[in-house]
Amino acid sequence: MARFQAPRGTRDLLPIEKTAFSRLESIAADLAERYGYQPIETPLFEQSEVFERGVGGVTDVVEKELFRVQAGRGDEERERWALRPEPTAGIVRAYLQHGMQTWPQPVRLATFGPMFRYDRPQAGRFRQFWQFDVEAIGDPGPAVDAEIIDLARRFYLDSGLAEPRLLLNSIGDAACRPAYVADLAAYYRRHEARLPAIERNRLERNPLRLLDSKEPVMLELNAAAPSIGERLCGPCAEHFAGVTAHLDTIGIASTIEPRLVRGLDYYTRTTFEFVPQDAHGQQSAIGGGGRYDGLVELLGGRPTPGIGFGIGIDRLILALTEQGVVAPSLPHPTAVVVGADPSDTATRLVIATELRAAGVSARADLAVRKLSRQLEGAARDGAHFAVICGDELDAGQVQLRDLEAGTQRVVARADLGRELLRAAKSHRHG
RNA sequence: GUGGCCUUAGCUCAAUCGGCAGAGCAUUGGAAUGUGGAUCCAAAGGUUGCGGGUUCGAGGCCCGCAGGCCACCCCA
Repeated sequence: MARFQAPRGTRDLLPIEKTAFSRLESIAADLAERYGYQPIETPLFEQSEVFERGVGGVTDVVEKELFRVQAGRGDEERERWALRPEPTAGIVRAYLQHGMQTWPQPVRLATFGPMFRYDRPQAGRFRQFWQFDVEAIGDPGPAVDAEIIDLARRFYLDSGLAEPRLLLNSIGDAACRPAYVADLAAYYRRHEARLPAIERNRLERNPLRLLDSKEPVMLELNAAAPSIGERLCGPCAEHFAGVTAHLDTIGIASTIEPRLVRGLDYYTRTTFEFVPQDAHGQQSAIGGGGRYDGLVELLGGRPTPGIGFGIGIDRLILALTEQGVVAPSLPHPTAVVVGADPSDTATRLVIATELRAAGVSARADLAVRKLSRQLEGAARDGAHFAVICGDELDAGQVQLRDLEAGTQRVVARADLGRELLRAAKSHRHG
């Protein structure tokens, strides 16, 4: 056992895993650009208040899971910082700080990076996890909700995932949700004697969460509980109808899930979540989001609507693995430069440098070991070619060996770069 | 934060009732001094997660801690 280990809930992305991550990051960047979402990157930490106000002070994410940062000597810093548990609050902070209200609305932004929550780790749940995140700030209409959902779905499909299930709900707004929550709480209080202890606690903190309970007694109670769908105010109901209509128009199927309650305070109206078709286990949500029409105001701006989603990259990779989507292979050099004289590492280095200058992906075998070992290393590295340096170099030539075909020929050192570029190109196309 | 199961070499796992810590794969070297993923031989690799206890003797039993997994909680 190594003396030092990655902190609990974090992990090292080894080359094969980092390659899979990079592939998804690249797909995300392409997709954002194709949809007209501009890249942005905000700090990994913010003043704690950004999250306390934005995400909500009584949420678990802020109350229990915030990674608070201790910096400097403590006494000289009046500000308190925290690692970001989610990307939206920081992006909205940037929106206000840089006056994006004066940009054409909505402002469409996309980012990709790590988030931090001090949670108890589990499969699919980490203290540092990655999200691909997209936000559209400044458009109140239901069409942009559909656009965002379409973008999210497209990302899953482009990554190779089978069509995921879309769970959709509306949780109302400041006009209708408080009354609904009060009715809901009153309903449960009438049955308080039957509530398990944990549910009584939830009743005080967040009555909406009772709808999502896994307690057997609750299934019966929930069936008779008032439903948000029939309590939406006129504008919210109209908005939700607009979202489903737009989704229908662009051919995206969804499941209305009245119990879909999200854990961050800033959500209003539309909330949604994606789950893999073959989902099992509790950490099954591979992404979710919703509308946050009150968030900009919470952070000190004029009332401004917004909507966004975050996709959990770690969980998406788990889902892809379960579905048998092949992981991308490690990158490998086109050529490895080996030599007949084990100790002559300098010649190998020079030839490899020439090849790189010519644009060829090449590495030299720099170990002092005999030729057969060098060739073995080249083959195991997945290189297509080995460049063998020997006595032929006196005549300005090397052996160019095709490791896949098992053939080789003599090539002039001066032509080597061109030859390899041409061969690598035809190999890719063939 | 709560409960359950687990932790032996880089990886996957053995080790009878408490009695000399092992194998396969991977790594390195040799067989083979200028020709590769095969084969054979060998080497190297360990505070058995950490700390304490019981015992003549602990990888195996007891206690604590850490980490992983599972469920809860929460969420991506």
